[in-house]
Amino acid sequence: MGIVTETMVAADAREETRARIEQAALDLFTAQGFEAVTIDEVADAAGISRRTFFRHCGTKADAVWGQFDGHVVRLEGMLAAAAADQPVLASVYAAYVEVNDYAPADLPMLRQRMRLILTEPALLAHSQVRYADVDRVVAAHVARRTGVAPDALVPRLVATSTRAAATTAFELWLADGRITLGTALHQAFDELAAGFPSLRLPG
Amino acid sequence: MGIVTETMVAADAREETRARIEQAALDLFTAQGFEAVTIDEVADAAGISRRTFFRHCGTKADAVWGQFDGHVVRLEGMLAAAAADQPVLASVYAAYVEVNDYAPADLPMLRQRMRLILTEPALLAHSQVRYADVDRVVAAHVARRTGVAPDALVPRLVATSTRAAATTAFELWLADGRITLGTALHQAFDELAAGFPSLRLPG
DNA sequence: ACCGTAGGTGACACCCAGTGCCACCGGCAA
DNA sequence: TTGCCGGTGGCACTGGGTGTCACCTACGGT
Repeated sequence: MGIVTETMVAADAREETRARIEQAALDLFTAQGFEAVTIDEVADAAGISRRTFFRHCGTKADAVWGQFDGHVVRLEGMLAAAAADQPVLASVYAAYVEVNDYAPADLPMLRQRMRLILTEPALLAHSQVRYADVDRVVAAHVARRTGVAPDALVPRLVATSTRAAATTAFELWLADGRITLGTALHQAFDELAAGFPSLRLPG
Repeated sequence: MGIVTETMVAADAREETRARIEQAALDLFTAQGFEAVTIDEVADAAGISRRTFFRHCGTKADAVWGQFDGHVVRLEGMLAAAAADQPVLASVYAAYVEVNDYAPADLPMLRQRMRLILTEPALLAHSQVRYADVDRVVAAHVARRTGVAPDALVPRLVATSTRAAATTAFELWLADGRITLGTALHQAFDELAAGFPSLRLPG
């Protein structure tokens, strides 16, 4: 029991330190640009050494991405818990909406993160690596539900295109201050799931 | 006239040097892995200096990506030349198929490139930056044809999801030695354009 | 034939991200 | 007190990428 408590405390302290570093990094990156800020400057701002920065954040990009792993795990859990009678596409849809249902207090920092990720080339590049994890999880879910291999066309395609829809929704939300993230996700998924109905309207 | 000829010759020689460097890089990366090979080794293999490598290829990743800019330009041209009475999605579909219609002689090198790009994390990351250019071109086309802003939902979504379909087709083609790249593209696009009909078959 | 120029090249110095290693310091248990 | 252990900082090193300078070569003009 004592061990558990101590472990939790240590983990919390570690989280807190990491959060402090990330906040310092986000502020500096936002103010001066991702490439223009060196790790030394971030470390100085966070009151730690350069070496400690890397121990906590791994890479410069990870300082912006933060605990994205947790998102993937949560998404995986939601997909696993999806009702079996729900259409596959609907379950992916719902999981994406739910995993991106942020508390209002978290939205400003999310905006800050996403603006950097979608603006800075180095971070945009890094996103592909993160997305690959998401795609694997979604493709595995689709494969399980449809009884085909995870690396077959449909599971892969559903994974990549739904994720494309989600990122598009993020871009829209970021560019347009009025639209809700949930609304943007719904619009994008509805459009995708129906085969782009709004393109057929004029013709 | 003389100037034009000289310029062309110089450009050709430059292309040739670049092609030689790229081939040396591809071979080394394929044999030993992207990260395990240093620029010095590539430069040595190509018979040039480290500095000259960067002058010709820009970055390590660009040595693998090669003349991708040309692809984007060609895609843009095809979209611009698409028949006005053709459905928008069909024009994007056709352009993607056409721009990826490689000569049989080019297929081995394409396989080599794509295997690296889809396998090596650093190259996968870089792909997002290249894809962004493609997406911009496609989104602009869709926006022009539908009369909405290029950064609106539908143009962006069409761009990202069709590109997702194309990359999925590439993955399939790479993993399965029997399927044609064109066939894979057709399958992916048909599935996407119809709103994933094969998911609806069982239900 | 001579000279000036421009482009390609190589060598060098530098910046910065990322890693391995070691030494230190704090707390905690025996 | 002693020994251990996790976090930390310092240091050195690798490797990608860039700026700068000197050189050399090929070409055009005189």
